[in-house]
Amino acid sequence: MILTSKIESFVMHCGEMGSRWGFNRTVGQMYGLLIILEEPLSAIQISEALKISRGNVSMGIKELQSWRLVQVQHKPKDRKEYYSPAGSIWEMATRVFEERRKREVDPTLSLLRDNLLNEPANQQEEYAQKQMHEIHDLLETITHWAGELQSMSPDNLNTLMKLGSGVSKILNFKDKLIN
Amino acid sequence: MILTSKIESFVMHCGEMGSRWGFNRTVGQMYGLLIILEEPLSAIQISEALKISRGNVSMGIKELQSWRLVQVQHKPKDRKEYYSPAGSIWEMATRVFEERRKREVDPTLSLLRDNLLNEPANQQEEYAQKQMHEIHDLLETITHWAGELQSMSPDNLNTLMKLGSGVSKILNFKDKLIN
DNA sequence: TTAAACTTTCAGAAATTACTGAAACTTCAG
DNA sequence: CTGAAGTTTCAGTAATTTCTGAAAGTTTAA
Repeated sequence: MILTSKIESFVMHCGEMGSRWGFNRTVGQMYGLLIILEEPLSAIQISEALKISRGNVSMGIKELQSWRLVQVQHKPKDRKEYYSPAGSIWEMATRVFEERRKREVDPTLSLLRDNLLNEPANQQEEYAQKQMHEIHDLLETITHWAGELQSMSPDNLNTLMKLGSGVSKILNFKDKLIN
Repeated sequence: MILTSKIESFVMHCGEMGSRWGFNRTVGQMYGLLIILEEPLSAIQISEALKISRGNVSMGIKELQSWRLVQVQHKPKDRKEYYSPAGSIWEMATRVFEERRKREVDPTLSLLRDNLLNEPANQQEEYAQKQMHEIHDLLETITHWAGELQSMSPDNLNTLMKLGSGVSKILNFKDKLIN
């Protein structure tokens, strides 16, 4: 598994971005590799292509599976497992979104809900509750919207966008219609 | 600056989530503290409330400023700087979004654009380009959409949402109108 | 000017996170 | 069964990130 320089640069970039996208360098590289190469790869091929240990590949695959980003395949007469990306590019994006929402937003929403249950005990807590309430509502709105967007196909999304108007114009438009 | 347990739990939570939101634990705590308390705090107050070093506060503030999330104030007869969150909760959210886009998406877009400039040299690179192209277009669409949403006020967003229809319905609606 | 009051910087220490490689485990063909 | 071909686990090490505290820098009142 030798990488051409163009492909290598993509894979290394995925590594550098990895931590920003929510996983670590080698997991990022592994995912980049699987996306960019057409054929599924075995663990040993991954470890050789990226020059990382076999154990690390195993942990990385586990991580990618927890994000529902890779799938396992088998070849006839071959006991090895072969890995390839799960789903289309759009599905990948929605999965990363969804998983990140679970990790970055959901715990906060739940904490806020808990805290909003009991009454503020003093002036300071009253303000605190007000803020928490606002954050809570905003996160719920965003979560809801993200769900809406994810349920659309990228084609629909593009169509809507290319109407050239922007969401706000559509909103105004709808408002007028109602009045 | 003594924190009630409710406020403390919020602040500590912000710390734990900090790294997932793009900064580190103490920066998360600092920001949580500034959001949840009504009055602006001085660096020394922050360092005492969170039990972290003065130097760490200074670096954290710098970090928060690079995200455009805090603002500095002065009190009469007092040379200290007092810090408070910059803008409304909604503005905070859009800033975090925007900054993260800059860090997480823009570099990738630029790499993809570069790679897409030169022709694929073989079968393998052809597939690679196809994939890169798809990722590129998707990221552009998402970026564009994020911009649209950010340009809306949360009120508008809520209104739109509460029409109970969802984006896809609006799309259909507009489609019908056009035909 | 001076010096007090404050802020920033940064080298090194501490804490956290990621990686390796060897051992344990699993599966399956013969 | 047995052992070859594979996968997973995890203790220890390496790499990275974060934090401290002391020193250097800045600002301003007198």
